Amino acid sequence: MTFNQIFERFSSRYLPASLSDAAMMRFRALGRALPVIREAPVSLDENADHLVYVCSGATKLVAHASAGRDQVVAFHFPDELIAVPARAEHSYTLYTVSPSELLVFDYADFADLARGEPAVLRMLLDCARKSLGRCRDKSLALGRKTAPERLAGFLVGMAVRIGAPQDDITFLDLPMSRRDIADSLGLTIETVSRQFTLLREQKIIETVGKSGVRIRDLLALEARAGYLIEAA
Amino acid sequence: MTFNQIFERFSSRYLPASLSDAAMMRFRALGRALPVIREAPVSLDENADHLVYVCSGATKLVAHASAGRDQVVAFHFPDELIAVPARAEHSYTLYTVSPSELLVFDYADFADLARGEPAVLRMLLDCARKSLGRCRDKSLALGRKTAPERLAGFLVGMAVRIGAPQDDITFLDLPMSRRDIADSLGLTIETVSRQFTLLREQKIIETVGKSGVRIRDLLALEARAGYLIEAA
DNA sequence: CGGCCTATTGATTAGCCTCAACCCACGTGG
DNA sequence: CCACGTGGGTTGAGGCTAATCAATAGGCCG
Repeated sequence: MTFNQIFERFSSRYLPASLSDAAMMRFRALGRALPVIREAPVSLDENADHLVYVCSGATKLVAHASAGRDQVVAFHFPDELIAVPARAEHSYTLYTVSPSELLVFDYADFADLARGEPAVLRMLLDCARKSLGRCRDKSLALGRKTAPERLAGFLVGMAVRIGAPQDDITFLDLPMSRRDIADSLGLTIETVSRQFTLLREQKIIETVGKSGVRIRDLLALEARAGYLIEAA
Repeated sequence: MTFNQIFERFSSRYLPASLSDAAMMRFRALGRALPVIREAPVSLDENADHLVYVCSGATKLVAHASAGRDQVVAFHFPDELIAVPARAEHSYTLYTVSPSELLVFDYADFADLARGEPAVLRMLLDCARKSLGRCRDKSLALGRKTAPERLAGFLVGMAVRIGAPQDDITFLDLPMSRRDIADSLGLTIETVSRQFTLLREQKIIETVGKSGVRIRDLLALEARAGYLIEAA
């Protein structure tokens, strides 16, 4: 895919139609296309914040702690926009999880340019707030939920984001490895694997190869996810 | 403190000086002062997002899971601005942790009004991004760090935010209870208490009554917090 | 001074991690 | 074409951290 095609997708999704051609050109000048890569860290300058548009593929944002411990802070799928922070007291790295086409901006430059375009600022704000909401939900899961609840919640979330409904079954093709899932849920790969087995034994899901999951009973998954039940 | 005084503080900190009087009045019209309350939930309409300015006191934003499990998503101290989300798949509640004076806005109304004021939008964006950064750090701690690391990281963070340096010692007056700390760190009160005891035994901190902490060795705390050490 | 709530300390348990073996799909080269 | 190697995933046994259950101590109020 050419840079122009990628930018076109990005702008039609995230830039207002009302934007002048001149302004559009200025945003375009800030973008840099990153080619398809297989499961690799995305090389970004660690001293600056970045804005990354996922055109195709999938990525994970990973936070690093001492002793080689990693925490996947978020996964991203096609047509999503991510803010990647510069190195701070914890350092963060963006990785592709499957072959991907990315569009990268320097965050500060982009935001400065958006100063003259309230609709773009508003879009950045909505984007940050959506990430914040997801991150808060993740904090709740990591701090207070059990392993079965975490995996159930993960699968429900993936079903919403990348699930393919077929009849009353939802099919998932998970692009990330068991290790990625474990690092996202704050568990080990063994625990994740055991939870998959339990869900399989209870006929709630079926697994197809390494990455396929057929969700047979989405309601059962939701019931397991530990969401607060509203008293009627 | 009167509404006018509270709004004045808020506007001098968060609204640009360049704002016209008319615009200022419109923002002011959206605000609602909430009086001093002792350790209580802040009553907000659960169906809308809110923007809350903490003028004095301290608050906690709590996410609720099933079975009465709570996770403190963030603490807030004077002069901070918070986005409180509406009820979603997890519900959130803002609580005061000590007597507080709050200024409350409807988020949608505020953001709509900010449409005409890029500087205000930019401020909201910076605010959301700061919260997101803190939340990501918290996810790392909850997912991958041990109990000693979590408490050390918590104390370092509090030292930065509300610590009073005295000579080479930092004094902390923690407004929140052990339960709040436990709910913030994804631990139990007993574990938090044991970790305080360990830090005391190792002469890294001293505790003064229930809420006072004297940090004698901030470097030792930082070393315990599990931050990624940069290879030179 | 007595009651009450929070914090601390102690003993035991449970859930997840660690370590280890095994399985399976896939790719490679003999 | 099949033996082999490799890397991810699954399964099993035992250990460890933090939770749970229970009791005591300490501030803070009347």
